[in-house]
Amino acid sequence: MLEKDRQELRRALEAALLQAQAEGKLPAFSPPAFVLETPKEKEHGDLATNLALVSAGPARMAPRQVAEILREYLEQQPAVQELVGRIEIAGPGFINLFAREGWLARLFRAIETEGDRYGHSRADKPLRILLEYVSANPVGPMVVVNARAAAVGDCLANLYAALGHQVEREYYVNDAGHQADLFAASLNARYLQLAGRDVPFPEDGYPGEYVKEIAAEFLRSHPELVDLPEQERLAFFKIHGVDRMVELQQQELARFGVRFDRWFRERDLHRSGAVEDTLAYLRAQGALYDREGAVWFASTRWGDDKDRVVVKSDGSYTYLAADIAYHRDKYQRGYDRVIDIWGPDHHGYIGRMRAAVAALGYNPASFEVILLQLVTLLKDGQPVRMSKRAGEFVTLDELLDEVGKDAARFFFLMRSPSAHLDFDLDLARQQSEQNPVYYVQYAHARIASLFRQAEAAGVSLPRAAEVDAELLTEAEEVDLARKLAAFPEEVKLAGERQEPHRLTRYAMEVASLYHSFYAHHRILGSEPRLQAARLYLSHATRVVLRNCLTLLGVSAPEKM
RNA sequence: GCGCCUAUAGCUCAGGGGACAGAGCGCCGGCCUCCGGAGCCGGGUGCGCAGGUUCGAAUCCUGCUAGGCGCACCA
Repeated sequence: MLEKDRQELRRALEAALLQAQAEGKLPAFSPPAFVLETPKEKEHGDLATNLALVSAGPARMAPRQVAEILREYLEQQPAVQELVGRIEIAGPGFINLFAREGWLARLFRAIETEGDRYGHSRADKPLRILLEYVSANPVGPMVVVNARAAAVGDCLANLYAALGHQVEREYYVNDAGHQADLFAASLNARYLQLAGRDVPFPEDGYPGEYVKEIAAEFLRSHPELVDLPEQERLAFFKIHGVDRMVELQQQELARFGVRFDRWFRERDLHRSGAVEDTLAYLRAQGALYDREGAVWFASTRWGDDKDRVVVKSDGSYTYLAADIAYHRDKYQRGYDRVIDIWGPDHHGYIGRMRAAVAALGYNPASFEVILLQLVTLLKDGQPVRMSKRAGEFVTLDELLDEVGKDAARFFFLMRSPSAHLDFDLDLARQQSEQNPVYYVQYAHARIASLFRQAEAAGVSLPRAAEVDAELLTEAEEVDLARKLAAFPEEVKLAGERQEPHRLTRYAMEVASLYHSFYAHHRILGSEPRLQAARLYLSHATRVVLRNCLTLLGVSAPEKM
């Protein structure tokens, strides 16, 4: 059943309930929440609803009796008469709808018309959404958990856009804090050491090899820094060293196919006075107070566990102070929803940030945090220790060298964001030929190959209107077509629930159904009208696979 | 101590209060005159424990057990 049919039938169900109540066949109660979905078993129809089940309680009637009454009124609905061939009541009281003949032809026409937009939809209320993710400190390369955040954030942004929202992708660069100072000091030490000076490496510095490499670059391009006073040289590295690191991070992410609309610099917040302004605003609202030489944000008034320091007793700002200013900046830009993807170690931070949003006068419900669980990387069956401070980690670049962009992205998106992810490097490398991503891509390449064959034989893809879709009656054909019809519903669910892993699973299901169809039925060389119909089914599969993979950020190859 | 997350097949994980609990991997066995065998077909074991709510619970509630994480004038 097509997605727009589902929407219409949903309204028809609501109308049927209201009419039954108006005519006294059902008692008055407010319409309950119900689902109208594509059932798992095709014996349960093309769409199934639990409306009678959930109405039974408030109606104080037996579910099947409610279902019978609803069926009577459903049959009078124009949408039902147009789209539904048969209504069954089954099990405890499900109402199962079977599509009328002709639905598949309409599906083909929809796919032809919508093309690479098939699966997309128009939100009832299009929102301006700001999605911030990755936002790793600019003190080292992208590591695996950043890669997961990049894959998830990118996919979610794609999903929001596909649902008709206006979405912007943003990366917050913490280039003004303590970590940036440490990075500058590390760079400074390496620079001087490379210049032949015997200077100690800072105790808390970043020991990675990449620091030496960047230091070497600066020694070549700016040899004169050796003669600068220490403070000036450190200031130089804090700006230009961090900038260089950001460039390298951008290159790494670009290789991963992830790009941002904006790289927001914390540095700019301080320069523009936004932090002071924000604190002044909060002060004017009575949200700040002084205690023991520090300035506190009374976040408990907005539900936080305890009040938080924003200006330390030494006069410097806490990280939170800048972050509040940052989020104020976001809201001033006019977004309807502000969504951050954070690591699980930041969950204690949500309360204070939401309190800040509220204290700033914005609706705290519009601020949303997706907590992305960590990745455990396994190598030789052992967890790989990943610590920037110890200088041991697996970078995004290394991961891409090992498993490639498509496999990495697909793997990161196979799990729910809230689920911990085990990523066995050896397994991913050794079993790459049996990776789900290859299985899906293979289905796409296979269809592309099919059409190359067809082309060579002088057979071209027919217009959807010329296809006799009713010829597709084999189980494998019908199962595949039903799955293709469910794509827009899947996209909607994945986006609304912020669960990109639904798409990877869906892609695997489509690929599996296509492979099965392909193995059981001859396409080229069958009776011409059947051949045309099967070619169109193949084409439709190709469109859905491509659109799905595009949302995931995975390529859909013509050949492998 | 307080709070959050998790517990489903040998392993890694899906499961929107519903109709017989699924997938991938691994394991075993079949299938290549023929559109790509990176494929197809078949094979089996499971909801941590105990209560409760409900017509109906893997799903919601309570308690317990076992893991993980967080509770900074760090970022």
